[in-house]
Amino acid sequence: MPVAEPLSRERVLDAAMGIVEADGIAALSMRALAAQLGVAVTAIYWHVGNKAELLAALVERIGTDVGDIRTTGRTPEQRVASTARSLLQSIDDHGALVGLAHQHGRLALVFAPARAAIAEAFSDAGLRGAALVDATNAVIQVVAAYSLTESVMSRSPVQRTDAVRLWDGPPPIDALAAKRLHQPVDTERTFQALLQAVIRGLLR
Amino acid sequence: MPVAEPLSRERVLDAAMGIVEADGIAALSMRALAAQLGVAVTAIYWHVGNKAELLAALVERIGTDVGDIRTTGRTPEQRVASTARSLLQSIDDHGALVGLAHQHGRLALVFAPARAAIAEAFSDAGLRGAALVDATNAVIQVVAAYSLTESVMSRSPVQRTDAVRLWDGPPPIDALAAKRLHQPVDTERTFQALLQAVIRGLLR
DNA sequence: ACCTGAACACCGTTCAAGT
DNA sequence: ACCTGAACACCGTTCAAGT
Repeated sequence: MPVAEPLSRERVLDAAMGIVEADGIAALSMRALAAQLGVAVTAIYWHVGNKAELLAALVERIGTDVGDIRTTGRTPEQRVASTARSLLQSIDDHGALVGLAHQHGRLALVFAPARAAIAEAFSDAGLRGAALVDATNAVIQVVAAYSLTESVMSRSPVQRTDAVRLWDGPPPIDALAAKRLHQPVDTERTFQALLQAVIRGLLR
Repeated sequence: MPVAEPLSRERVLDAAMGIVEADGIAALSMRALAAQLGVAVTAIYWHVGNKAELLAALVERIGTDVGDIRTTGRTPEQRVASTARSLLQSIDDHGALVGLAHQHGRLALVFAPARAAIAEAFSDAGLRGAALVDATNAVIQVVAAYSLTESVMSRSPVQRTDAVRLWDGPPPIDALAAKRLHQPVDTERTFQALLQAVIRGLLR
């Protein structure tokens, strides 16, 4: 039988990452972590300080895991859109970890590779200086919007999709639009529409 | 001296709302709530069931509080932009409560009044049907992006604004843009740029 | 240097008991 | 119908004690 591997900061973080990915952040308690590692709860404190430091260390690990992005397409427009979609997919695949990064104000870490790729694409499209920066940050903001509302929301325990009444009397807009506005938002469609509008608007 | 008012669901929710607004969601424990009300912890359970139901009830209250929006401006473009900014201000003023609504998947409740106002403005601009719905949802998505990244983020305990390296070698974009991209994002500026780009892109 | 066990001050929740 | 107090199973964290 194998000799028991000694406890280390690496092993603690690996186990913590495993619990978060498997059962969510709520399942990550110091006691559960200790049980997983077959060790006394207090042993963990020697390696990672306390729970806040443990979470912070986990967040710093996320960048490399989640930031793995693919950029495709011939035109700059296509490359911006494909990068945004790739980032969104990656965020979706690592929901709990991204939520953790969000809570620690470290979303920039997750978005960095995509930011670089999008800046390059906009540069290819002829944007320079402040206009390039604004365009890049705007697209990232759009992806953040979608990932933080839709994907994070759909992972939350409670799910409420019933619509909210928008007008008391007859809607002051056309009937078809009014009907659709009262149905649940098709977030995927909205994301596509928003992304296209932003890219169009940013490239004049 | 006044006779002690009997405990009621209303009084429990009022006290809970007070704690959340004063000290944040983390400060809202059943025991703290009981202490605030001068009552045994278990008395609360008779009126609100449990903590999950209490939070859900709080979220349903938020709509009316946060959704109070002002729309100004002559042109439809101005009215869309002013509504978005007014919503953003309101979200900023009720950070903890909006965070609560977010966790319960009930952001739609908070956004409803602004959604109606924006739909009217876009309708005035000539949009109809699916295009009107897409435009309305897209603008709401933008406000959600900004409020959930910037305002909610800036309220989180940990604050990290140091930049993340985007390229290992020389940046493949112009020097000014590269320098700016490595500085902390001016989220207010990005919000304005994004909002303008979206409105432009959506109105052809 | 690394790990354990007891202890402390917190949680949310249940339940029998009171009025 | 409404409220209390004791109790249970959880938390994160500290600290003296072991090797």
